[in-house]
Amino acid sequence: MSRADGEADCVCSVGMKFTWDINDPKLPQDIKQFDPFQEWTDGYVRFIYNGEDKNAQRHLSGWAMRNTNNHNCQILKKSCLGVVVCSRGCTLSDGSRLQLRPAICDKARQKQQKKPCPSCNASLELLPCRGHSGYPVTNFWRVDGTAIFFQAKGVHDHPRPESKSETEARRSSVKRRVSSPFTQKRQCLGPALLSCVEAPDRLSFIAESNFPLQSQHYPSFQSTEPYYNSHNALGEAPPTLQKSTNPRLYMPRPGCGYEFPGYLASGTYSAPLHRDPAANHSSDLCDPRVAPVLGSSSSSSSSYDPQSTKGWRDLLKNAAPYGENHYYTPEYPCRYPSNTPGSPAALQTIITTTTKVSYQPCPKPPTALPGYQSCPPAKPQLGCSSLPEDSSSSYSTEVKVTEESGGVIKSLSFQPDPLHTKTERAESFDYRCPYGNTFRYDEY
DNA sequence: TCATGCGGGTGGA
DNA sequence: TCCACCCGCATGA
Repeated sequence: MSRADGEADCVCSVGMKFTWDINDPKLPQDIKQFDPFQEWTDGYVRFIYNGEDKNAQRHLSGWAMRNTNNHNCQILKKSCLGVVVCSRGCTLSDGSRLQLRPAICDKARQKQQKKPCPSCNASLELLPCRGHSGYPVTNFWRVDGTAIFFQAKGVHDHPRPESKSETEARRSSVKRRVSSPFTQKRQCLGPALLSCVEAPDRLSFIAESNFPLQSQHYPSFQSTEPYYNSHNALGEAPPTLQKSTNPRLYMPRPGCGYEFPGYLASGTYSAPLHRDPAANHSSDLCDPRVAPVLGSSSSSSSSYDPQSTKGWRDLLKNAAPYGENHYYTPEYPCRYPSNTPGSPAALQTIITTTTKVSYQPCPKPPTALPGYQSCPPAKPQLGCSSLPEDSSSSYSTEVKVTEESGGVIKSLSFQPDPLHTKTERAESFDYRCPYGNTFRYDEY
């Protein structure tokens, strides 16, 4: 946290130090240093993980990512499913919300959505991810040599769901409770706890501060990589808790990436993160801080239809001198749910890159590689051991489920992001254009 | 039961 | 050709 002052040209990850794309026929080989595993990647980021990293081998993500067939056996592609929320957006007494992790399995997800909101019995709604030019955020995994290359494209425009580890922990907790003789006497432990609900196994209990206030935490970068902490560098305190009456308007904070010069420039992302649809956001949506690259992009971005690929490509071509096929856009997703009246769904501000790199249809990866098919079973390394040193900056809601005997049998900390409670942001990045040239963002 | 990965296939751009 | 997405299947926890 305290580093990076004056390190304006730093990059935030090992993966960002190199100029590569997941589709490159040849990936960087001389990897001497690996990135620590990032559970909550967000933005157009790249990481290079150690091939022995169990989490990387399992292609773990905090987001609910499902496998997407890209007809490339070398590159595993996953797309984000979004988050399941209450269709009413009900708010609990403490302002917390339900943000369930969508089931990865299609059938399970359909089943999941048929369940009522455990809080208000309203229907559940899947808030799809459209953070990548109107499409779900995609993650790419590729094993090459001893490294596992990770590339993410898109910025999640929805709250974080319950993490996989939390889901698993809760499930095991529920199982234990179900098998417990005290199952019938669950206790409600405080106003925010929803243990007295019908479907506790599907309950994600996330404080309101969860999404907007989450911030990526890259503890290892502090010691291994130059890394810029925009907040600290600017002497800013972490974003304060913001209350909102609508849980479904989110201006997500980008991850450690090079995709948000606007955010990078602003030094903080706290202001536009969580919005009330009733309010007039036009100015915020077109906030020049979000789109400094294009300068007067407000009009462009505000009229931009994220579904119109041609539109944003043209926009980018005009705006970004980065190459024929390298698009750089201030478009950034601030999604209005479809059922929000008058929702300007098209108002997005995304900075996205599209690389057009041809790659040869690959033969099967050599068996020597830590291949995708043979991931050794391992317990997810949740990184909980590396909790932020400043616990005061994390907003957590601890849920303790107790047996009647009074013994705590399970303590689930629905901490939005135990690893990422501090805001850190790369102030510099480089990215390889499809044609081999590189541009950098050093000044943000 | 569900997560995960693979692969065939379709449709749009 | 690329991409998103659907589907079924297999495997393992």
